[in-house]
Amino acid sequence: MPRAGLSPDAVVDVALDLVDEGGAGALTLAAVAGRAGVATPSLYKHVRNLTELRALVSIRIMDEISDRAGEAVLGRSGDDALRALMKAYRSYVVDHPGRYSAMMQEADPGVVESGRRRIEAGQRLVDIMLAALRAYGLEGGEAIHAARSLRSAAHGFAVLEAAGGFGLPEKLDESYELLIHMVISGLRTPR
Amino acid sequence: MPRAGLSPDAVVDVALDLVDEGGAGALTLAAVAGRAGVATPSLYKHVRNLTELRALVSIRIMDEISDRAGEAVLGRSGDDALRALMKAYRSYVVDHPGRYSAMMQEADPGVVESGRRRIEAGQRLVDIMLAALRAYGLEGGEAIHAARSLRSAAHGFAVLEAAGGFGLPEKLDESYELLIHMVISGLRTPR
DNA sequence: GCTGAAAAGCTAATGGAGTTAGCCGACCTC
DNA sequence: GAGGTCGGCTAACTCCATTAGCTTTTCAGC
Repeated sequence: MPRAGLSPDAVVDVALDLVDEGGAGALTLAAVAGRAGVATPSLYKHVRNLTELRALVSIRIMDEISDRAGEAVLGRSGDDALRALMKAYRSYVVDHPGRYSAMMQEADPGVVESGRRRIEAGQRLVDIMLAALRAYGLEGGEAIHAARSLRSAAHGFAVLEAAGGFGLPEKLDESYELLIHMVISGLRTPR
Repeated sequence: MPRAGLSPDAVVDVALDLVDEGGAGALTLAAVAGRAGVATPSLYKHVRNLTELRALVSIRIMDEISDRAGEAVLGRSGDDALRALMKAYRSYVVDHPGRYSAMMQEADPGVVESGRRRIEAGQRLVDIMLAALRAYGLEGGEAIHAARSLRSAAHGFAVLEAAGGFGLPEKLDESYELLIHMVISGLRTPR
């Protein structure tokens, strides 16, 4: 009986495939094991339990989003950077709606633990947002408020789109353009 | 053996209590039955299955949010109405974070059905938003884009807050004020 | 190359959740 | 008061996560 050659990363790879195909609900240990060609209990050699696997999946997804966002922002600043960041964010959801919904469900309050690595992954995205906001010259706390608002806008649209919460799929680009415009003009307009 | 006097509505009442106390993950048929003083299979006399119960819970929650939003908008218009609407929306999440997260998880793509009633509940909130936007004199499609953006902003902030996605709980009010400002100034500023 | 320990797999077994089938008593209507 | 419907129950099944304990592969070091 040759070994399957699994690893924590390989298990997450399989989990991502499942989530791509069937949404967050399709992620079960039994399904992962089946696809990996292994008996279910074998997964416990690589992952502590289902909760940890979900956390690892979320971390991977957040990292992927941060990668896209970071790349989009490179070489840009101001409105241009912000617009590119938000578009990159949404593009991830359009490409991988199942993954985005899987990242959601994990963020259930009550599952507060999940470790440092998870917080780091979120922080990285926040840092990218703060960098994109740098050109606006926000003072201390104002930058935090701006990053939170930016995140809320991008995330809110993403959740609704990933869940099919908008009626017609058409014209979603235009709706998103307005949302981007709101963020930018809100930063440009004094309160 | 006297009857428990259950009904679909009563089952949803119990489900909401569980969700208030333990988040979305606490909603199981076994828990509902236990709290209602009934054996688990008895619930199937009132509800088709767990999926339907989740849908009913989501509908109830959306209705509650719409009630608050509708009341907040009464007698107001323009920026005043928009601000009141967004604040009312967030106040629901602050009061019932568990309920809000329960509404989320149900919106998994793949569970597309859930029936007409669910769509109606969402439409009602959209109508309230459209009414609040009336004073801005938006033409046709523009109103839809505005409502979507408004919804994305409020929903995104709500999700993050309900999931504990923001670091410090302090100053969240200020962050939300900025988000409201973005929405309003985005509507006031020509593109 | 041999040996032995660690890593990675397996089977068996447990417990909890959802769901179905089929039974029976309570309640209401006539 | 009789009969039917409705709401509850128990028993049984499936699927899933998880644990325990065993076996086999792999590989480092002699």
